[in-house]
Amino acid sequence: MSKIKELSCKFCSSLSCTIFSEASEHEIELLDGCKTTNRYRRGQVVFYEGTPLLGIYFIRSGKIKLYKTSEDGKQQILRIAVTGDVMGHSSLFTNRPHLMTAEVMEETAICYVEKNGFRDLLTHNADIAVKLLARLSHEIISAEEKALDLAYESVRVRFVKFLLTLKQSFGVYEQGAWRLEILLSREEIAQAIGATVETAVRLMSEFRAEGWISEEQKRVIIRNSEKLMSLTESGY
Amino acid sequence: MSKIKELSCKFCSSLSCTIFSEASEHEIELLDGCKTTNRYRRGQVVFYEGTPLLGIYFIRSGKIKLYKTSEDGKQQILRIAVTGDVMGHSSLFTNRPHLMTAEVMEETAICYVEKNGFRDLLTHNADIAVKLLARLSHEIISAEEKALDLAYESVRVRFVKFLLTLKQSFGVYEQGAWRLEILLSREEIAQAIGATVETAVRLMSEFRAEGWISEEQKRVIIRNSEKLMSLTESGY
DNA sequence: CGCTATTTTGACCACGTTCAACCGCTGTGG
DNA sequence: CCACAGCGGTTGAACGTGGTCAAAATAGCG
Repeated sequence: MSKIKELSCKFCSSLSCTIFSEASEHEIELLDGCKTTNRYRRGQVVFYEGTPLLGIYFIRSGKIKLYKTSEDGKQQILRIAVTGDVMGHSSLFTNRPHLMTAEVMEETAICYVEKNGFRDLLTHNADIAVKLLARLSHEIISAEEKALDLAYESVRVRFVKFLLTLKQSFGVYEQGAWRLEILLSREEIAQAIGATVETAVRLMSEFRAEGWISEEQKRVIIRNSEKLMSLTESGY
Repeated sequence: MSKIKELSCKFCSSLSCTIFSEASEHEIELLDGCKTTNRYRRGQVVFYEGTPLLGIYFIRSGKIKLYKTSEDGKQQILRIAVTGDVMGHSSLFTNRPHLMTAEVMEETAICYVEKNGFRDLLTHNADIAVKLLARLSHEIISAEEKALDLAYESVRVRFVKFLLTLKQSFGVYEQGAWRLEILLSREEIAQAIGATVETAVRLMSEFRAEGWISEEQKRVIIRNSEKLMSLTESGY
């Protein structure tokens, strides 16, 4: 990681999609005082599961996968954080170590705020606290949704749902198809849907053969998203 | 449900284990002004998944199962709420309907606070907001833990882990064994571990035969919790 | 160009589901 | 009073999804 030239949060291009979107001039100044900004490259780890939590991270740009590791070393990707997202907040108020590992997937710029500084900011500004509450709530919703899927849906359906959420976050529409602007290995796909690499490969092959999807320069193209949507309903 | 005699939160026996444990006299008075208390019996539903969220619920006593229902009607028990727990808070800040159903398992007393009243309370008292943030964080932790288990652990291990969390919440030690002070049908066990009734039955039978557990008046007794703990590690 | 990591395919196996039948208990109506 | 339906629990047998293991093809990289 490398430090980059500091810039007031006031001028940050991604301010509008953060929890500080409605913060006052004064609060922004406080934030400027305690933040540092860093750049990371693919493969670098921002923090490891189990290590003590020192502060909170705000993503300015890039893509970061957040995953948990089971006792026997298997990894489960919980979400892929992007611009405007927060990381490390779920442990901030529990005095517990980090509960997942954050690994950079694509050139990323992250702002870091030391935890006490952020806590001060919170206690003086309930609006930010409420914004954070909303973020946490959304995370709970999706975590529980994920649990429900893992319990009752087939791998196939989970795979389809994953493709569709990717479309929502990273989809670019061109020539009647959705190009997913994100680089994923088969292993990462497997870890995201809770399956083995082999089944991820098989699903990709099958869906490619059926013509629902295709691949160009290692990126997935969704060719028939209606079909995919119908697959999530029919169960099979 | 039936309304019960109102009592100031100041004198509530479960105040100490709620998010208001450190609230000021003044805040407690505000709370008194906007809360109503109700009693529910087994089988009654406090709120349904999908219905609009009107307020937030604080449990004074009793046991309530919170579950989500999949499209094809299967239910997944996410947690069992007890004294001091909050319900409905995860949707409070997202303007979304309830994302789960709350069904009473045992005679329960619940305090209800209308959402605007609660929001006001929050914005004027960051301490309460931070307490709530901590609760939400804990919920995220366990939801993600659950997802990891569902993805990579066998039903057997999930079953054992479930027994052990029950022991933590409802266990009473007597005569060298842990009596679980909670009434659960096989179906409820199945819904909690993400399995079918049949497998829940089979696991219960097997564990009974092995002597790890037993049953008395429809309640589970854990006879060998060390053995159970070792089972979670060995994987099988 | 060789070496390693990733992807792909095939064969086999097992865990857990599904389906079906049966038991014991409780409540209900003729 | 007994018959019978209904529900929760229990067990057995068969099936299928998805994991495991092994081996080959391909891509990436010094």
